[in-house]
Amino acid sequence: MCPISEHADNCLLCKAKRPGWFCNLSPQALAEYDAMSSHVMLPMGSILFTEGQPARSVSVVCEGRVKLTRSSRDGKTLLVKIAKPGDVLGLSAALAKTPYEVTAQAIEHAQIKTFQQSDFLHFIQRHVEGSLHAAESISKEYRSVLSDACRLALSSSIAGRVAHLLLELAVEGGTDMNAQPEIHLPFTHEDLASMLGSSRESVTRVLNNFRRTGVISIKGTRLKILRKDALEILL
Amino acid sequence: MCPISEHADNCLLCKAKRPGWFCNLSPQALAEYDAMSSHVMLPMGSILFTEGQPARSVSVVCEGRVKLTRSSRDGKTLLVKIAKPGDVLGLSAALAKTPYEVTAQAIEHAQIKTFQQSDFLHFIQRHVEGSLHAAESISKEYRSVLSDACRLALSSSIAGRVAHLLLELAVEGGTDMNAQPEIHLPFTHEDLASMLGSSRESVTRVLNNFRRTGVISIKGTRLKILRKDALEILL
DNA sequence: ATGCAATTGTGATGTGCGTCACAGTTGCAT
DNA sequence: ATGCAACTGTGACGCACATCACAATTGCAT
Repeated sequence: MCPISEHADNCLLCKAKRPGWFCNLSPQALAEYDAMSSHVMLPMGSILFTEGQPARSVSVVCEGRVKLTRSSRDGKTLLVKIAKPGDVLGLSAALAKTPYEVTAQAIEHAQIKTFQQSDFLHFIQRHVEGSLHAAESISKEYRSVLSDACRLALSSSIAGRVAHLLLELAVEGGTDMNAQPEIHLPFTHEDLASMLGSSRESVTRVLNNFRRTGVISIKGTRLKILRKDALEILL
Repeated sequence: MCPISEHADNCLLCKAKRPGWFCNLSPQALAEYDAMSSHVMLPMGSILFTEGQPARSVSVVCEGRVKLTRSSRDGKTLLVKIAKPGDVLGLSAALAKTPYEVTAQAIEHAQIKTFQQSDFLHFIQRHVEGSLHAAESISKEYRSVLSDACRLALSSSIAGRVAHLLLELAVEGGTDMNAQPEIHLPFTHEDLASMLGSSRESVTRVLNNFRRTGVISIKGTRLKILRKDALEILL
């Protein structure tokens, strides 16, 4: 049973540990919501949608991670976000009634719950709670992308951008920022470079520099920030 | 009289030529909306709010332009957007219930319509049309900032970024893209540099280069794109 | 006109980092 | 074990651009 409202325990949103998304609806709205959704499996590597495509669906990630990217003509790619369970895909396209603005690719075996865009829009037109959730969601996306833009524009040095990103990931990760936060970094240097608008080699060098100077430590996919202050002065 | 719904002609939103924002509401909702708003004059240069401040209001620009910026510790500034009549300020802060994420400063004598944040939130909780409008608005902001981020991350050369920005401004300006679009450019090179994460001198050089090679022409604040193709290959 | 501030133009200089090239490493599949 | 692919590490090199310094132009106030 979902801890928030009283619907059955087959709600993948609740299993997804981020029940905020349309789970605390009135039972009646919830029933409607469940009825119009369909459940889709995405094998690893499969592409859910591509930037520029007309948007026809809205989806919620239930399991696995989905990479959102945007590419330029000459093959460079910006990694916009790694969507995790509870994140919504295709929302801004639906609300602004425009084509998808990013490409979504499952980087793990993933499960999603999807809605026909028209059904979704119709739903939020009839349930304020729904449209408020939607508005709140993209607000957060907006802020996150704005931070990205600032990182790209304002930290001139690559070291600064890496520092900024690490601190942001640490806050987001929710570990205690006053101690030495530990981050789960499921990214290759290539990925990081793609988030930072930089090159793989530069990221490698900066990270090693940080490690050698005792600012961070890395064990496999766990990264620990040893000297937060050192990162902060680089911003 | 507002051409869209039947409220009195003192609606500054309608005068603001962007009546989409909460003007096509039911007459009853509209009355409520008008009642809770207050009208504020902003002298040129005055600051409406500052990044990091707790957000207490939502405003709609009626006249004049408002500069939205975000700064880094060392004094660099990213120009996020120039808000024009019809644009909304403080919306994402209200919806995400977070502090203001940018600083808003009137760069001309401006008039705005403002709401207490709590009033505004209460209003959209009771009127779906309102929350849908809100959702649509930040969706557009989101897409715009995403484009900015891409420009910053993907176009390695400054020339590429300038080209990208000019084309974007041209599309936004709504002139015929098949001919030679003319853009109103009310920005100093300093402003442009601040949007592009670059330096004033570089912008000057690129712009002059474009001019000398017959790609653009500039007369005062009007810029005409003579060879769109030349700009496009720089992306 | 005349002065002053803001904006724009342009050279010279140094450097950060993108790019290329290749060498280690890791980890997964069989 | 063994091979292969993906990832990481590191040197060398060159150039685009930030920075500095100052000159020229514009525009606005009086």
